[in-house]
Amino acid sequence: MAVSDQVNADVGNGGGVRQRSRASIERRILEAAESVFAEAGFNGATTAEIARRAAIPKANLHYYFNTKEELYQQVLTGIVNTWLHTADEITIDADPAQALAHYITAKVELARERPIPSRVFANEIIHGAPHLGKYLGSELRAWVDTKAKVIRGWIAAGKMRDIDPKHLLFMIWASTQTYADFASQISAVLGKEQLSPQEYKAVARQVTEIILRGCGLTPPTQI
Amino acid sequence: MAVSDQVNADVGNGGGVRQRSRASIERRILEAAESVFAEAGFNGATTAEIARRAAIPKANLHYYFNTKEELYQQVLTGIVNTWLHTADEITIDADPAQALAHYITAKVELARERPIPSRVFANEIIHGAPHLGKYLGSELRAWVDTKAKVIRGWIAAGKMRDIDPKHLLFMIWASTQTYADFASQISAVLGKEQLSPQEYKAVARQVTEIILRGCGLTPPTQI
DNA sequence: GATTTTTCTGACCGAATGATCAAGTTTTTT
DNA sequence: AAAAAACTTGATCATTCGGTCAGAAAAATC
Repeated sequence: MAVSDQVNADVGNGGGVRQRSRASIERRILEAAESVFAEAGFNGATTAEIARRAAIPKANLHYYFNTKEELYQQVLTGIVNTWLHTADEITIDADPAQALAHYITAKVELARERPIPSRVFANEIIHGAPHLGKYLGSELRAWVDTKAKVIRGWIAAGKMRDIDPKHLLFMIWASTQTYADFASQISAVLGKEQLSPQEYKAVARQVTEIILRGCGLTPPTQI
Repeated sequence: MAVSDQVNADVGNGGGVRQRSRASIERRILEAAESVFAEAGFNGATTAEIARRAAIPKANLHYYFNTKEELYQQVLTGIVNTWLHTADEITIDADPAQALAHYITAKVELARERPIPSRVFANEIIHGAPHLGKYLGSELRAWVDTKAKVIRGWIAAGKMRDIDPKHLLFMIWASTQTYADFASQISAVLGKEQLSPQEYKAVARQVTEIILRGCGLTPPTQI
């Protein structure tokens, strides 16, 4: 976006073919980068391979993104923005069982539908988050503080057992994202290439049941 | 071990200074490799950095381990062997609540005491386990089948709720190992360099409580 | 249609990396 | 103490990687 703005700032065509094509090629590059970063990590990923998957010469890739670092940052930013609003239903007025069930279900569905960005993010965290800068300690931390306060409100209102909200969130993250991040292990152990949509639903149901009962809540009736 | 056998096969000194020093230097190299692989992944790790941390010239490292791949394999094998016997208490005759509580507690303690190998393993899995060969689909799969059968026995005996044993194991793995693999995220979100032993105990207690209650079990009284 | 701007690309470069090797030194064996 | 085996190491090599550059091609602007 920033690059696009800068380069096309003086083009007075009001978002014509030029800008559309630039946006589309940048999207193609970012998609290719996403998959390469997921498979090989930042260090293992090569700009040559990203260019190959985007079907452009490497020099052309460096025309759109100056450095590999810049490309990685954009991929990470995209992932993070996607994740920021996944728990909007966790509010003080919501029913805890319903809200948590929805959150867990949504997270499992995300693990099924978009496992690749999840892996890029997980890889970054495992290696100590060297490229995420202060994001974890500022924005994500504030997000968690907000949600934790909501859950503490539920507990104070006697709606659920007294548990540590933040570690509950960590447990939900772990239990759901494991189906994206560690998919290869799960596939191998279960002896199947990939889980069916039905199996993902069963996973969501079981994780929800265990977490909710663990919090002293009654899981909402399944449809 | 294989390298050591081969090189020292004809030395008839019955495990003297020579072999002791070889074992010790190999251990030092493996420890250095473990930390470098954990921080940078297989691709990002450099033999030069491993040699530096082991305080030997790079050429000498290649005397003990021919290739980086061989070094990585030994690190992975070591981790895997460490993990094989962590759930020995999960047997058909055991009390489910006690056995699962012990397993979860042991896993959290392992996450605290040995996070580095956990990260090497996690990194390998995230990238599709390209260096683990058939291990996941054979040995680990058989291990999970065995434990799943035990848990199904518990369920059949009416000792706990009817849940899918394998996905329960995945959930336990995820919820415990997240404290090793994603430590940087947890630290940043909680705003503390690292968790205290007391906090790890609280984590183990809460994860145990949620999982056990989720399985319709009563957590054993804490000491 | 000429000029300017943007996009594209093959060729290339310096740095880093995994691995090798030959020439040493030390230890063990005889 | 001579010979053999094991160990150490600086120097070096081929390859790969991220990134650059000059100039061609295409598109937009005048």
